[in-house]
Amino acid sequence: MAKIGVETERRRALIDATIAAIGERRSLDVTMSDIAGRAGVSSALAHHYFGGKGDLLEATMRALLADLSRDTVLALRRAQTPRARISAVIAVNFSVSQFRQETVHAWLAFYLEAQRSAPLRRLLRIYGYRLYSNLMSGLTPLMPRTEAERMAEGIAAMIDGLYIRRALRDGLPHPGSATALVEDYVETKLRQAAG
Amino acid sequence: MAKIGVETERRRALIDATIAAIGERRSLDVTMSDIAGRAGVSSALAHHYFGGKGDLLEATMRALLADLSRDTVLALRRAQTPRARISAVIAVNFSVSQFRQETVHAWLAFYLEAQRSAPLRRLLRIYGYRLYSNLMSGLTPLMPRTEAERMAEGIAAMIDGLYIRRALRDGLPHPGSATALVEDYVETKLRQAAG
Amino acid sequence: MAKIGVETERRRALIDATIAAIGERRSLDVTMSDIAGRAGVSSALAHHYFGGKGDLLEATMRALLADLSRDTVLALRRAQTPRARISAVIAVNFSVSQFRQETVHAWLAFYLEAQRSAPLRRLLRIYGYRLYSNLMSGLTPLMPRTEAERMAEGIAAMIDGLYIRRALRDGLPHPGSATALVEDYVETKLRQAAG
Amino acid sequence: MAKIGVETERRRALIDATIAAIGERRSLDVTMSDIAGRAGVSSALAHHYFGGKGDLLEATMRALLADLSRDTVLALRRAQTPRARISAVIAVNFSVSQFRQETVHAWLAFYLEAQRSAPLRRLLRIYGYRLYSNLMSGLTPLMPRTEAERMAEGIAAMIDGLYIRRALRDGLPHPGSATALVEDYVETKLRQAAG
DNA sequence: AATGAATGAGCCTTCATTCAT
DNA sequence: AATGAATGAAGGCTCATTCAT
Repeated sequence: MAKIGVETERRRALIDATIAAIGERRSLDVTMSDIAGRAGVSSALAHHYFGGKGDLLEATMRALLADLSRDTVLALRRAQTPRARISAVIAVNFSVSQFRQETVHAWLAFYLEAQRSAPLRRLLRIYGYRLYSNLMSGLTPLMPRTEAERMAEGIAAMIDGLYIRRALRDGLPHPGSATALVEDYVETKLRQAAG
Repeated sequence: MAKIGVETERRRALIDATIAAIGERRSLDVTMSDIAGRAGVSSALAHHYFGGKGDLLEATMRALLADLSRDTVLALRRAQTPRARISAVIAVNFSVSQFRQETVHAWLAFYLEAQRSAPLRRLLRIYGYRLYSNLMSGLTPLMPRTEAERMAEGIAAMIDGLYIRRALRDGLPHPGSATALVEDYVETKLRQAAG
Repeated sequence: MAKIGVETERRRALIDATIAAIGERRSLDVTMSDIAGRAGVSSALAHHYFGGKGDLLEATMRALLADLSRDTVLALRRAQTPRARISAVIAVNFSVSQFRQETVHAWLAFYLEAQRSAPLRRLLRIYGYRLYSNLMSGLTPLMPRTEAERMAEGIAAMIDGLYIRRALRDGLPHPGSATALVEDYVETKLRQAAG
Repeated sequence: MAKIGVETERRRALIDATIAAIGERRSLDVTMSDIAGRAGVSSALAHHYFGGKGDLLEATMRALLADLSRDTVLALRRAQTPRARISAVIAVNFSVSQFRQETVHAWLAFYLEAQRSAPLRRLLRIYGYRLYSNLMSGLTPLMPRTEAERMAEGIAAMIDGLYIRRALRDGLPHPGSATALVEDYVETKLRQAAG
């Protein structure tokens, strides 16, 4: 097994440390020293590898997105029907790895920061677009396009809203109940459309 | 008629300035000097009146909550039926004054900050509870309690989620489409419950 | 006697401290902390009053220029003949207050920095122009314009060169010998022109 | 023919890179990384070869001096009379290779740095002494020693002063006009001495 | 011979906060 | 009541330098 390069290793460690720091501090207002300390390196090294705080944050957001993306692709691959695709997307967003306090806090923090940072905003746009199109790929076979669009928007809003609530009330809602809530919304709407 | 005290006037000016500053900066990361400057006073005076930055932020959040609360009370007073009460609550959250970019940004910023500040967290709890119970007062007459609870949670999540989306995509969704989305959710569920 | 404002006082103290620091360190490579320390204040205050290091340096250069300008005006006022005007300009540049090690070092340091800082460059342009036109006001009555121009340039170059030599060799040349050298140049040229 | 050692090659490349960096940055305030990068090597290698930044700067100054020295020797060799020796020395200082912006900036930067670095100061002393004695070798046959000493000092000051002016005003004075100015000084004085 | 990895020290700058007036 | 003056603490960033490989 080839040993991964030291640089790759350090970059990953720094990104993980960033997520951890944000998760614990519950805000992007973390210091480079804190992050570097968690990664077991000097803050100078963090600058050496990433250039600056902004770049490190961007890389972290990118990593978060990549994780979500990977999980989503895997989940969709296992979905055999349009209906299953919808559930897959929902499930991924509330999966254990995505719905961890730490991750949820990081997402929200990035949501806010994106309002000021163009690069972050761009990244979140990508995320929004993917979520939307993944949902649409499951919805359009089941209902008229207009209806599907509205529903995709509703589902997305619900997911985001549940993230907020998750962040605010420590521990609640559980991944399970969150999933159930969104699934119920989907189910009701589908039955209505079918009826 | 008693002239309102200078102090009251200054406090209000400082709180307004805080909201404005947060709205423009799109984050709680505003300086006392900036806020004081907008209010036309020295930063020392802001400390004199509020004690510290945290206290000023808390007072501001409280003012935001009071505004929402007042609007909600007024709207509910005009609602004649349970169904109308639900719509009233939704409408208030997407009303022109509440769904302004500035206000939305402030809400989200406070959401995040609340994770670290116990006083802010307490205030947001109150907000959450009020939203929930107001919704419940409209829902319980129309469906079983368990169903109502779940729905209240769903509506609340959707509202929060739409706030996020509003903050991210400048201008969208419109108050109108946001309202329609949530109303559609309610309507569908009610019809299902009735059917 | 009106007490001068605290701000004016502090600004002056900081500028003096800057000259002292540059003079001792013999370079513009001085720290804000060092400067502030010499002035007996915190570095934060230096920023408060001047905005940043660049601004403080610019203000200092401006003060240096103002001193030179004031001395020059006074000396010229006492000069009764064109010839005396020339000597006055030379004398001022090698006067005790201008030819102090400290001041000379500062001038040279600013000369170099001006190559990179547009504001400083602008200030030095002013200095150069004044020196030139002051010399010309003494030279043109005594010789053809072309000759006068060349001589003004020669005198100016000699003055600058003597500053360098003064900076390099601690203590030498004395103000006296420097003056004598330039005066000799002037005298020789004048005699030639007359002859 | 022995291939020149890699080390010699690298050292020369680093010194050239240092001059280039100083010339471009117009100050000694260049980083080892910048220099090393220009030379196509790692900054660690620069340390390996020179020990530290100070040593590299010293070596660079030495190289500059060697260039000037070589040019001077060549020019003096072609001078047949004392008068020609004087002109040769002047000409070299304003020759194309010496009066390049880059080189002029480097000289001035080193002038200043020499005030803090003993080794650099020593090097500049050597330069000053050589310039002086070269001038004297041309002047003493033509006038009394005291007169010659003063003139050598005047010429040297003028040359230095013209370097400053060259550095400040991009492009001016031309080598030609600079030479003419100094030559005119010399000529006037010689005629006076002769007369 | 050459380099990437890593760091400690230092600097500029910002900001909430205090205090005398 | 209100402010200007002043600061301590902290953070981001840079850079010369060292060291193992």
